Amino acid sequence: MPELPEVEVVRAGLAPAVTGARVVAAEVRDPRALKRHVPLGGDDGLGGHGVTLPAEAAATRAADFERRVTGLTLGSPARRGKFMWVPVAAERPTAEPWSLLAHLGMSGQLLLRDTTALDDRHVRIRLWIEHPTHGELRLDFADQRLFGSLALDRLAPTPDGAPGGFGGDAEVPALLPVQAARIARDPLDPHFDDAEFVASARRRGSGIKQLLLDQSLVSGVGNIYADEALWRARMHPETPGRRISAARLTELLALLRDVFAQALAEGGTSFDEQYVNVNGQAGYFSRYLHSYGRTAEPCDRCGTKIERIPFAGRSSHFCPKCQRLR
DNA sequence: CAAGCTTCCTGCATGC
DNA sequence: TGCATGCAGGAAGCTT
Repeated sequence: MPELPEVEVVRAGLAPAVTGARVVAAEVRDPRALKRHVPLGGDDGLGGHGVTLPAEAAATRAADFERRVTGLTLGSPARRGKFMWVPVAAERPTAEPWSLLAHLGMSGQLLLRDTTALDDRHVRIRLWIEHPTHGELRLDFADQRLFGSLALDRLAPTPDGAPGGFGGDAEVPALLPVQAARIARDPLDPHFDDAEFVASARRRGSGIKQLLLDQSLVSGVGNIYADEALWRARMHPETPGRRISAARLTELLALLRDVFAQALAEGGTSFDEQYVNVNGQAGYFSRYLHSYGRTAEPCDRCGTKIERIPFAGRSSHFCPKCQRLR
């Protein structure tokens, strides 16, 4: 399940291969992988997410994407939370800036393959790219469960004038894909505002787990890293935000950064083989999980059995002794 | 504005 | 064996 560390591994893996490359051809095999793509000439009236596409609209969307992505020259990939995008070179200096946007959902993969490689499973969209030094490559978007998607999306200026997101060594302009406008900065972003997160969280009555998953407060956190950060902070997932001190929330952010950094160093978490890097390889952080997916196993701190409680149609995992609700 | 629910989707595990 | 059911997840877009 790609969360911030997994998306960052993919972004970094993509960078050397796509920066400066030109898209020479495109094939949309399944238009459902274009959920976030809005065809030019206005909205097709169908919105994106949560709408089953009638066949005609799906075909229009696929054709529009294939036509417009072909010939584009790609820039340096950037990321904010779980959203990732590659700016595309403008045809005219005055033209509006656009990007190729990717969200991996929960099973999306971006795979760099040799042009002669056999198909991976669930390839939904294929781009053939030509790089000045690496030659011709395939960039395949594979996605079993179709919660992810690619799109061409306009870039808009960031309200704070700071870079749109993280781009490794490359400088990221102060632009953000329109679809990521409501996504907060992530904790690894130097422009993330700890005080603003703390203040927002303390205004809310929802449980801290819920708040960590709210991408408008802090981005990049999913079910795995929310549970892991809360385990480290010894915080019960249902503790209301407004009952947590500013100091404890600041501490939680620091621990979240620690978990992210360690996961990144291990190449991410490949919990059920859904996540792989651009070469199809799994990450190793699942070995170091303390709470997520460890129901009934002993807590690494105190030996008490980890509990699983239902939460918003999924699960929270925590140690009932270390993480008390008071 | 906040909070809760539903929707999109497939593959695997479980139960009868 | 074969079928039905449940579950996993992110984020948008509803309603309350």
